[in-house]
Amino acid sequence: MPSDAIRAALVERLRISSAIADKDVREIEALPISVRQFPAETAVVRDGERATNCCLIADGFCARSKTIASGKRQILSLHIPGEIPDLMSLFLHVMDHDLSTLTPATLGFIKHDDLQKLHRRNPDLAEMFWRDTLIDAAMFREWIVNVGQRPAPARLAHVMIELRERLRLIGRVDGDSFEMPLTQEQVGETLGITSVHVNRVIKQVRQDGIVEFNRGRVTVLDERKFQELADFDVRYLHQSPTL
DNA sequence: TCATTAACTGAGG
DNA sequence: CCTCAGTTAATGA
Repeated sequence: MPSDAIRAALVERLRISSAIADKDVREIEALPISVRQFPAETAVVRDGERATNCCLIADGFCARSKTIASGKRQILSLHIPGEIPDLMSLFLHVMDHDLSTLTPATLGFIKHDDLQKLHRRNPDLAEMFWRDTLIDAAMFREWIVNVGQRPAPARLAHVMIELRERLRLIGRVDGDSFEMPLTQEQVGETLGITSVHVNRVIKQVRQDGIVEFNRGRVTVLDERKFQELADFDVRYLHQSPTL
């Protein structure tokens, strides 16, 4: 994938969450980006490492996670094309968590130096990246509530709907279905339950005629029941900059 | 390798 | 007694 297409993915997403001016688009288009391919389940930046680049997802799915002493991994967030999952490393240089691919992925790397300079000469773009980071924090708050308080079926449904609403912004929802290319093991690490239990929960919601999860794809069977189960309020994603 | 299911266990309401 | 969820193990795709 050419790096132009990668920049386009970023611009496209920023355009939706924060009205972006043409001159700012040109600034982003001028950023040097080096592109690399990664296999599935590969660390991009590890906990404790000093980051010198930010990583823009061009294609594929990534996750941020932390691993505890026993070896168990908690997935903290899922990331889709057009996002910069480690934007925080621009100011917090030493990583406090891992960033890994979930699927094979194409990633673009932007030097901290270049992003810093961009921030300094263009406050509008700096504000946009700041806004992005605040939304990231809002998603973490919702994630804590989800994993800490909701019953497992609601937890699953909530993560699914959040992913769907984010995929919708980049035009990757196809009618009543969308990609969620995670194994049941990875879903378990996302929800804080075992993969065996993930399987039971998936079976349950399928039998209840709510949602189907098959080979990395979610298909909604009953939108009303799905929303009700998930207890989902789209507000925390702050998708519309004007409201 | 990943998904599925059963059987058993225990916590907690 | 019921629901939820972890463990273990067997089996299938």
